[in-house]
Amino acid sequence: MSQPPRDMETNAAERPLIAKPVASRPTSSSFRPFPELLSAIRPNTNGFKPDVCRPSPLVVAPQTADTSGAVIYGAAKDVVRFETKPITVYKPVAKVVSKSTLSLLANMGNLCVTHQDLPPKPETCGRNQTLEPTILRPQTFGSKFHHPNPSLENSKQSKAVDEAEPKALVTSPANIGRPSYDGYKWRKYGQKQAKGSEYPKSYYKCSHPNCPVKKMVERLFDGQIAEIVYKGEHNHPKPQPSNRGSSGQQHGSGSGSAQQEGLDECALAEPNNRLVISYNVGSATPDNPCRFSAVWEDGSKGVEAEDDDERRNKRRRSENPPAEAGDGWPEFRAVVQDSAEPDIEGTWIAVEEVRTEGREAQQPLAEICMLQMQGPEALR
DNA sequence: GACCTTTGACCGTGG
DNA sequence: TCCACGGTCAAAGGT
Ligand SMILES: [Zn+2]
Repeated sequence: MSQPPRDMETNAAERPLIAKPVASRPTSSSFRPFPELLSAIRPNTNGFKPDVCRPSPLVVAPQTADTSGAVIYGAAKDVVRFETKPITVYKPVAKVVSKSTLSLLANMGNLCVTHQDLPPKPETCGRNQTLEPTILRPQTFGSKFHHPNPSLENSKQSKAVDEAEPKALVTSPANIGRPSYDGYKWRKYGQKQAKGSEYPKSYYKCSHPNCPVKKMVERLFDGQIAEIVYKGEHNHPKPQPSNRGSSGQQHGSGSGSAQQEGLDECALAEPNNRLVISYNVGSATPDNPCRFSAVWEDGSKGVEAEDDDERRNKRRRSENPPAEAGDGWPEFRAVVQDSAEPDIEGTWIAVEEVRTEGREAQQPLAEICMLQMQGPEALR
């Protein structure tokens, strides 16, 4: 039989997207304030991985949101007229906790955690430190893992990132061994060990007949999803989960209302509780303002942020007052910040743990960062 | 039997 | 042209 064209890149529907539908805990060493994330990518947009950032103009536009937590580029039809290939960068940071958070978590129960001693906290990540695409890369875990191949250990990629190694890794058991919970059915069609990376990369196709959507999933050794790249748009509605809890549909089970409202949702698993984070950063429109909320699944605390002017284009920082204390779960607050770069539009939301006992400045408990930027050509 | 994952081989692309 | 690499195919086996 004649095979379909192997290269589906010509499919106009395919638009690369990096997304990560799980909440994350940035480390002190890996955490980079939003302006630094911007500055890191700003001078070298060509430095992105070629498979996710082609040298084509990107669009700064609202996007549709898969209600699962993976932001799907799709119906920016109102705005997308001047571009060829829109790319959305949704930057994850791996699931890592600071040492202080680690001890906190350790006190809470049987969290699956490994850790090493923390290095002195870097002052900041200098903008000329490295132009490695930290925006796109998952973090590596340095000497925690022994590279079977010494040459791999010396590879540029690992060396560049090992310097700022996180030291603790939190496993989210709900994510292990699953492609991700985005509501669609996927069939795995390949796996590769990416050169210079410890992470295996898995390739999935949407199982729906004639649906061209693919996704590439990079995992960490412990099975956590480090990065997801979606290609294409589904030409069918999301299949209804047959029954609850059976096969990967437990994502976002904390609140069905968020998905009904068209919010993306992800959760940060803790022992005996989950921090459910809902947001529509990537899909906000003037009619649907940027919203964000994070609540513990047991309802103990919550924090919300809403931006009623999606067209804001200059730096804005807003902090919500910390949630009430008293039930043993960390208090947190939301910090929202926008890009001030003219050709990079982005929103960064961090959930910061509120420390009250004079501890050092906390790192975000979780962060969500969406960057949309003009492509290299547009920058000239 | 349907559908999935695994895995080695194959192919296209780019340096 | 050669080679490394990423992405895909497809057979085999598992659930
Ligand atoms: Zn599909």
